[in-house]
Amino acid sequence: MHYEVPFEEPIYPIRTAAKLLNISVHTLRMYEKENLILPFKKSSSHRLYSKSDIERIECIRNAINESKISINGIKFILSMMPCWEVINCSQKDRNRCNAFLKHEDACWASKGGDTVCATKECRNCTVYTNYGDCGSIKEFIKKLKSIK
Amino acid sequence: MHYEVPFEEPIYPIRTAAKLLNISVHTLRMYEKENLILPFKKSSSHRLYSKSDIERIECIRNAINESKISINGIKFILSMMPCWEVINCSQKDRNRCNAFLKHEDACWASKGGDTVCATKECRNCTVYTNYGDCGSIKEFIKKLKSIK
DNA sequence: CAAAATTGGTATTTATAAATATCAAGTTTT
DNA sequence: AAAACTTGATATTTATAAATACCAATTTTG
Repeated sequence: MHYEVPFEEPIYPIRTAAKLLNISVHTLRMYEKENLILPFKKSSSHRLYSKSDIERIECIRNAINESKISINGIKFILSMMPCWEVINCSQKDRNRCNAFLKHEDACWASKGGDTVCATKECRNCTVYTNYGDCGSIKEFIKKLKSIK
Repeated sequence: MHYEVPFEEPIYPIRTAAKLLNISVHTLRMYEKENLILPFKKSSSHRLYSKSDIERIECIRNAINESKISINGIKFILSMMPCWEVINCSQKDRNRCNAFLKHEDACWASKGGDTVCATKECRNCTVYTNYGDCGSIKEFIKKLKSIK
């Protein structure tokens, strides 16, 4: 009987992840530096990637190579995600959180130091796990409504 | 006494607009082909640009050159604008309009042929005039609410 | 403890998006 | 009716984003 590794469990070291994705190790680090991904870090600061991470990075590659959206474009798109409506944070928090106020980075890269998110592990947040590809963000926006 | 030319009035031929923006005539046509802009067309199919158009194009240039967002990135961002909430179109219209269903082009480039927008002049629509730069789109999204 | 892998950094290469140049044909203007 | 400008289209150039290669230092693994 086999043990199926959970989708979200970080298991692949960077070299393995790079091989699975057919890209260089450095490219993976670059995506991280650009705040497109948030791999698991062991105490030693070594990275580990889950199957979910691999899938996410495939989306990113597709956006870059097929859709021809630049990395800065992707960052902007990620920054448009209304994370505040997902976690339903307070008005006070919104007004001191760059994820709400700016449009340069995804929330996990620009959250305020004094909000409900401050102590959260973004890697496990639904905003990060569910809205990593550009298409899903528009789908979320479609469910929002104007207030009359 | 001077007559002040209205902000939205198309007055500059393409060569003048290019000079004002310090770019080539061809670049202006390219932006149009990519559906980033919608200049006024005379009966002869000659283009005319308003001051508002010039300002809009300056925003585009800034996104490309300063923010390093690719044209395809800008197109995607424009496609995220919830135009359906601005004009408050019917559910029926939404479900046959690419502006709602897809995420490749701005609404004025992908509207359905059988919707309330079909006969509208997009150049005069508030969606086009008010949400031409990427930042204003996030501002609009911030005013939307989840429905419980 | 030795071999293998990862770390962060810089320097270089490559691929291609964005812009320019050039063209004949058509339009506008005076 | 001639001069100036626009049209769309293709072919070319340029600028640079994205990816690769290489490095010494550190960490992990068996």
